[in-house]
Amino acid sequence: MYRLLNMRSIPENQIPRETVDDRTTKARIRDAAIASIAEYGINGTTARKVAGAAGVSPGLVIHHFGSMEGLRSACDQYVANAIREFKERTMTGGPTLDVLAALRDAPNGPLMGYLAQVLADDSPAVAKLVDDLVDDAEGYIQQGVESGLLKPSDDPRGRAVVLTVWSLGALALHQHLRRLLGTDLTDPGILTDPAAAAYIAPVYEIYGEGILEETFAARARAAFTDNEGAT
Amino acid sequence: MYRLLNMRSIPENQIPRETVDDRTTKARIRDAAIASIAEYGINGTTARKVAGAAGVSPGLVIHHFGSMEGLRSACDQYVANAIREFKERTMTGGPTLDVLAALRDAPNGPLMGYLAQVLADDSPAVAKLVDDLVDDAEGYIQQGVESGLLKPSDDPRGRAVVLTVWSLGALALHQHLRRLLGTDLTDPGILTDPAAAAYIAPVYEIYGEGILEETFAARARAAFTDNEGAT
DNA sequence: CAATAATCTATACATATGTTCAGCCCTTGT
DNA sequence: ACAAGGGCTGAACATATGTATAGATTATTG
Repeated sequence: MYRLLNMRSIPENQIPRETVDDRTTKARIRDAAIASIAEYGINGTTARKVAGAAGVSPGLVIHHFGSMEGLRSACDQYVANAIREFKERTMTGGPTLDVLAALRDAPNGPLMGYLAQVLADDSPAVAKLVDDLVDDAEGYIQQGVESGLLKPSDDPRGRAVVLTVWSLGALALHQHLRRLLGTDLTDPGILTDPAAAAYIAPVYEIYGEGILEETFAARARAAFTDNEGAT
Repeated sequence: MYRLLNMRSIPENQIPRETVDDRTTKARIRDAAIASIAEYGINGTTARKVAGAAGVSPGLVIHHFGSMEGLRSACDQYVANAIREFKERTMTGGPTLDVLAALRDAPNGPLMGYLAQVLADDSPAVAKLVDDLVDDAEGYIQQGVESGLLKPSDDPRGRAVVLTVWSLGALALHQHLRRLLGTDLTDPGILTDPAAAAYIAPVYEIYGEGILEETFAARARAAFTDNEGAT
């Protein structure tokens, strides 16, 4: 019934690199798992649900990925690679400030939803991805500083970490943002969504001006460098 | 063995308000559940594990809370109330900018860890708590503006939402922050931890100065108000 | 075309988990 | 002291889930 075409001409078990042809049954199972995790979360995603969504038997997902943990790992790595490739492809034209600005118009369906779900409980692949995103952000921010767009920082690395974690944290808490502002960061077509302004406008206001008045900022900085806890 | 004292003189089933005496077996089960969720997550917390940690039988947790979902709901409400009470108690002395600054020195053990775990998958109680935290932040920020500490905003509500979600998102992604900066936001004694500066210093730098150079900020604002998508 | 190997299904098994239930024990009120 | 009622236990039940296995099916290869 669901056996339309079976490109077994490619013995994919012997292919070391993924991301070449990819639309075998194994890939369909992985895509179904990614979509399920993006929609129902990791714990709402069972072997039988994935099998049903992919139109295969439950045993086949184990046959292909060894275990559910293997499937999870494969999804993590696939999504991480997809995000990296997308960034490489779009980041060529000028630096952007945060991660979401780079991934916002990703047409890759549930990628953002998947990332939002797995950011909370860290797998090794997700940790690696976050580390890479921070590294990339640090590079792009440095470019921005050198080209006069961004202010220099006393702690470039720390600032890159904070900005990246803020962006990813907002993605992880997208349900709250959607409830509070009407902006859904996991929406693939968020670039053309006017509701995104409710989130982006305050973000750029903070990025542009900060929130502290100069006198208070100087005082807070002095209090911070000298001592702490002085009310 | 674990039945040291049993204050059954208080028929707690008929007491509408919790947070009065509280250290009955039911309270111990709830606390064990909160600690377990804070450490192992929601899905790593089973009825038997909670029962074992509380020193009771698995059936008793169901007897007291009806179901595991009831236990989860009770934990959500208890933590939300504890956070609200702690804020009320400490917020009297001057406004603070973000949520974490208010909750940072909460001595209530695994409260922050619990919040970090449940922020991702929203329950009604958590959604209500986040809404309240945003409302509080909006009020405190307004006080800060009126007293000259904080800059005014074109969108006070939106700015409060963004700042709150950023703070909570950083809490939800605390493992990444700990890996990247060595700062553990769920650590109860974070106020005295010098490693916290690795996170707080960049935060206050951004809060104080922003990150955009004035010329670029003005240009971005103009491009944003006029149009969008222009590179 | 036959052999072979891989894909895939259907079923079964083991385990974990939520939940229920019959009954014991202990405290409390009379 | 005695009855009573609820806290509490231990075991059992139903279900869901991950995983293994035997066999059927299908495509590829010599």
